[in-house]
Amino acid sequence: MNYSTEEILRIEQKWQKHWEDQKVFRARVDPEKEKYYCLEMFPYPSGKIHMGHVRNYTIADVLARYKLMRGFNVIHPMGYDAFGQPAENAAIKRNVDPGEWTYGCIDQMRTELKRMGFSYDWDRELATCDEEYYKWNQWIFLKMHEKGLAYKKASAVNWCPSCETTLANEEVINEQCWRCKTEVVQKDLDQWYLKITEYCQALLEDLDTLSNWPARVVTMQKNWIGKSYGVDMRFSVKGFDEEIIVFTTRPDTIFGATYVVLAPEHPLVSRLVSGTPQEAGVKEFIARVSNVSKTLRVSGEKEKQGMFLGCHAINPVNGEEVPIWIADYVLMDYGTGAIMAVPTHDQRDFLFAKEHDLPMRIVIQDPQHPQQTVAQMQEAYVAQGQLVNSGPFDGINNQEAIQKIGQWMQEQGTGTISVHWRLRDWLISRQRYWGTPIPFIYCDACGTVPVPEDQLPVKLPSNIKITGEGGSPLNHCPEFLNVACPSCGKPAKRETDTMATFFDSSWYFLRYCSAREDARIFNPEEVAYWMRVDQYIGGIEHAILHLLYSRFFTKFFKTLGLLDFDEPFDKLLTQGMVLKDGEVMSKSRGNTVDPDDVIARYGADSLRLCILFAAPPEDQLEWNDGAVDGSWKFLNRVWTLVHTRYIFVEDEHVNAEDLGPESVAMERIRNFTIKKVTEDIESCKFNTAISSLMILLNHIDKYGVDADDADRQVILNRSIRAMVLLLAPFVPHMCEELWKVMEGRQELPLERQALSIARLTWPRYDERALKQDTVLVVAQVNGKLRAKFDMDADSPEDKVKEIVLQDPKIQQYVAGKEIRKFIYIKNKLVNIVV
RNA sequence: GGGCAAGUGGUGGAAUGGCAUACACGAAGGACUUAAAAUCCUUUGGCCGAAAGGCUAUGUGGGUUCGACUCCCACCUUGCCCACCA
Repeated sequence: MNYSTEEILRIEQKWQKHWEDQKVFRARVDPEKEKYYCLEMFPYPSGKIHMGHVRNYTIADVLARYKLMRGFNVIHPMGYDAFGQPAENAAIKRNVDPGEWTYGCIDQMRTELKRMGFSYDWDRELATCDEEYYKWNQWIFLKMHEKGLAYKKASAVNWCPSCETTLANEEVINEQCWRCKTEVVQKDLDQWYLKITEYCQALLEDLDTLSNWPARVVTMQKNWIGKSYGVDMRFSVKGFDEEIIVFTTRPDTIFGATYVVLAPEHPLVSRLVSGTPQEAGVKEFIARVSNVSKTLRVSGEKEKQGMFLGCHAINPVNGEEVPIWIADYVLMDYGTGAIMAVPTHDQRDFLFAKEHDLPMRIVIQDPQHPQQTVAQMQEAYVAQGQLVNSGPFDGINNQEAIQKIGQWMQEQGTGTISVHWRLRDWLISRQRYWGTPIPFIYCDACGTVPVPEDQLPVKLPSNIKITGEGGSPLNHCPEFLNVACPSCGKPAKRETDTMATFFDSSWYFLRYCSAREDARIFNPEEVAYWMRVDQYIGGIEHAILHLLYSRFFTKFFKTLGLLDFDEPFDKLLTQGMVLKDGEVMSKSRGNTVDPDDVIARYGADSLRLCILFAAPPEDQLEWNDGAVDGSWKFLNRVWTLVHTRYIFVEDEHVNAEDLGPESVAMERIRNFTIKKVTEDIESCKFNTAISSLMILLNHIDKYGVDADDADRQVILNRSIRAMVLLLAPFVPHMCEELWKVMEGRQELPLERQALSIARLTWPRYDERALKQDTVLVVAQVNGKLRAKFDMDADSPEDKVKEIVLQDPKIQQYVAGKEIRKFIYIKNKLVNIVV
């Protein structure tokens, strides 16, 4: 009796077909039932699934199938994040149409997903490159424009010279393009932005409601949004009718501000140096700085560069004249683009002041070295202390001074208490073909005109020549480019920018709820029923961008009145990476293992089991080829068990206690396993759930049953049935087959047989059966384990003390010594301190 | 530089204040076999010992506790994320 490869593959295909034909996993709104929305991050359709997908989707599938057996109305959809650069790259390389290439990949991908036996409702499948999908991207964009959330702005943007496109800050990693690793440069362009900053406060505040998210994801988002409280201070410029507003979170140090620094791009700079001897040098400096990409400019390793502008500002609190500089370490797009420099209490200012020989003054005293002088300072003093040299504020604690000076300046009219955010508006324009066209038209007469809703979608033209050169291919496509102005009818030009693909993935979970709806973005009743997502599962790499954008869209839809909740995802699980030989498995490293090869040899069930058993879901997983073999061995044992030892017997009303201690123990282990597996799945500890099923199997194997012992066979059958049901979410194909085998042994008529094991009820356990009559109590002397005792459960302390102290082994250690303490933890442990 | 996570046998891992090393993988030995595969059985942290048993071990060093892999402090290493944010 062997669960052979041929048999595995035949059985897996058979059940996959059955699930599909019978639509076992089709989800329909049912107000009578509690719903469960299980969602995994949809894949980019590269064609082949990799081990990361297998892990992600297997975790989700266990939860979806488990919840189904628990009686929930489960929605478990799948789709494809199908726009993006790889399709264009493929087009360039192989001279194919990106659309054809993508849909080809999707077909392949779907086959691979089906081969894994995932419980998707395929009727809800979608691809973001479907017209029916991206039409609604355009619709959302128009709504955002209506509400003032989509706007165009000329700005210096990160530009990848190789891809010839702009990149969001988030797509620039270590000064390089996140995809092609080319060095990013700065370029001035007219670009579309989404005003995500409008939702800063809500995006920050509502993080506190996400108690079922990993704390670190919440922290990362908090830091990314980056709220800081401070004061906008007004420095007037000597000899000019100008003011410099600086933002600081440290108003307590204002009396130590010995110079002011503007960002090189600050609009005031050119006015201040115009016609002065400094002008030429400053212009040259700015040109030099602006050529350097932003990320390189702010990378801490580089020496801070700057220039004196030749003029002075007035410190508003003491009237002191301080020099005005420009420097590359001050950024135009944070705060006000200008800072007051307090070199004694800010490390960046300290280094810059040392380098350029600028004045310093201590205004916060270190309580440890109260007499320290500027000359003695090796670095800025950034810790707490008492204010000195600070006029009326001398002597007070600097924490207190932050409040007081802010208040005081506000009263004096020299400053305003303010809040600044780190989060920037979201640059959405891409100079690419394979994305959602931004639905706008440029007319010489009417300006920038939105495409009317009834003309959506603005379709992507097909049969486009993609060369990878000369910017967006849409610029070279007259049929697309030339259009009549919707407003005046005169010849006009279409916007050729497409949307960043993060737009597409910011709302797909809503579309799944009514994926075939064509008159509306979604059906509000269905969304009201299915949303929010109960469990979202995906990689940690999306902790900031995708999750933040999805939260933003949800809040925007609520503003539109389309939704009545604030947050899209209740629980979030971020699964760990799959490693091979200690490194992340990736194509570029060439250390991938193809899931297909594993399936061809062992089947999907073994692969699923193996990847769940190898590590807890959040941890990194070190791939080990041998481990699949171990999973298969276990399945093979279960297979053999059912075939050789499941003999149906009628009477189930058998009491284990009448059959002796072995049967009682068998029943206890069965009940305990049900409890343990249930709790472990609920808390996503699949590895220990599986190990307890292995323990159950080991016990079943040892529980002997004679050929004619029908009563013990009843006990055995209970365990075998529990085993198959508990295992079903993990290894669905084999369990379906085994259930059929068991129904066959019972000779159940066809109409009473289960449609699918996934539609059966999850086993229940009996708390009473978990009780043990005797328990193992271990005895320690001075914390060291010395003896073990079998005791009646819940024995009183006196009795335990008597037994333990009489034991010769214990006597060996306590005889003749004073017993100072006797600690008894019921049913567990005794510790004698001598 | 900052933040977060992790560090336990040959390997993946288990135990979240109470028997450290569950469950597997691997390895060794045995049974079955002409033989091999598969399967089954036994052993398997280290050291000492013939055995009984003892000692020792959860990155390092301290601390709290009757008792610490678990809690606290400091440090080391690795990984991930952020990084001139005023």
